[in-house]
Amino acid sequence: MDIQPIEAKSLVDVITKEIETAIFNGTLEPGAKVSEQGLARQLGVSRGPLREALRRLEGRKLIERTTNIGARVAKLSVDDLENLLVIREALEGMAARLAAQNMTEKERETLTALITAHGEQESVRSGTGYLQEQPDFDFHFFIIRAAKNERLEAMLCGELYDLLRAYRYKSSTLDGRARNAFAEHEAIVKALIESDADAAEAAMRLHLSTARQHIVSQMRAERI
Amino acid sequence: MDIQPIEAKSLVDVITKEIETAIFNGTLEPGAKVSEQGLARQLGVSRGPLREALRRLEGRKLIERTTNIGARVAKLSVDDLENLLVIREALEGMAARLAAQNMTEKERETLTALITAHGEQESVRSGTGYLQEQPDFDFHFFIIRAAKNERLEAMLCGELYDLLRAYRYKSSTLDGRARNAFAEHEAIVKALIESDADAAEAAMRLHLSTARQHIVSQMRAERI
DNA sequence: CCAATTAGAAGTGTCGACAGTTTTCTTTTT
DNA sequence: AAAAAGAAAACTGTCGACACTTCTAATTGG
Repeated sequence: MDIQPIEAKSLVDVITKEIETAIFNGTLEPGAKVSEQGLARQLGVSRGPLREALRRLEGRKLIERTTNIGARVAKLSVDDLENLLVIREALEGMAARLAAQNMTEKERETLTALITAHGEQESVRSGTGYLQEQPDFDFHFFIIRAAKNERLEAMLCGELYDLLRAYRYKSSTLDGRARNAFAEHEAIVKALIESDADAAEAAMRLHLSTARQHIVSQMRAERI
Repeated sequence: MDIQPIEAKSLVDVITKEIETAIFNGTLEPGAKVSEQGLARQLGVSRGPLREALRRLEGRKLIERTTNIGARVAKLSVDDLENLLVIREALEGMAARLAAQNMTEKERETLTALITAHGEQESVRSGTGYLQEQPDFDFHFFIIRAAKNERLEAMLCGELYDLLRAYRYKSSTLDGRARNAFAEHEAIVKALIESDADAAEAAMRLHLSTARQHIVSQMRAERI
């Protein structure tokens, strides 16, 4: 395990994390009002650091704030979700392209091992099951990291996935779509191994576009 | 002119804007330390709202902050600029694609008028001149807005352009590349008018990719 | 009984003060 | 004279208090 230098953590950092996770696990629902006094008392801190944490999250668009009125958890409509997923498509498609160009030989090997492991899962082979969430994330994150563009990585793994997580939607790979999703993953890997940038971007886009359509139609059906 | 509802502005909003412009016009250079006490005294405000403004900018990655040490204006290397321009390529390419699909008839007319006006500039026709900055921005912003994806618009017109502006680089369209840049614009418009999404995205990507290469090589040459 | 008005309560905006940490500079030791 | 140790200055982190705005609800007038 890597040894990491100890960093001094300020209260603001702790509070930020606390609010983040509250948003991601649904304790703080989208659109819910966040009372400074209430939350400060609840967390046992004063309003100062709490306000700073809220400001930071405001900059990240997870919190919306109206002067003299207060802070709310960002309201996320299905339309907005769709917009975000389209953005993800563009960015992760580009990530796949860059990965095809910049991947190291070792990374290609690791990726092959990763996809082989997935393929051996019984649930995937039978087609009745689902791709588990963590392996699916691993797959996408791995490619993003292989693109060797730190900004892009920060945007996708940080901001964008944070926002998307706030929606708490069921990933469409968790929904009987596993066999198709796996085939799509295989196509992406094939293009990456062959260093075919165009094909890699196209395959990733197709994969995410399909997932997007499933997610959106499913959510629209749920929330009528 | 549109009538807009008056919004209460808090000190934090004012301070944020103040720091933003200081970064964009170079008063606060990238990497420069920002002293809370100093800036607070200079602006005639207390440290509280100033800290909140810094936190917000931290969330937007314009300010970097280390606990107990202080805040710095984000350091922007040429590599990082290149990374950002690649991201812009992906996003604005997608914007062009969406614009081709979602543009209204009226928008198509406006766009045609816009490009015709550019073409009649003597400086462009002779090829010796340059595309002025504002019209160039107008062109790009117009397409982004026509994509009808608010998130994408916010990202490109807001966050990303903010960050890019912090670099204060000379847009490559300002540098004798006007004739080529104009031809590239024309290709984009043609695809948009014909509702050819693939062509629109490809043309926009090509345009931005060429610009990126010019900008980066120019900056590397300047900063040896 | 309903609508408008107006105190009261609750909440956000801003500030100054104090505690703890980092930096700087002086002093001491080798 | 250079390096290490220690003291002082400067800065950031956190807090509680007060001013002002918004929301609530009781009161008054139609």
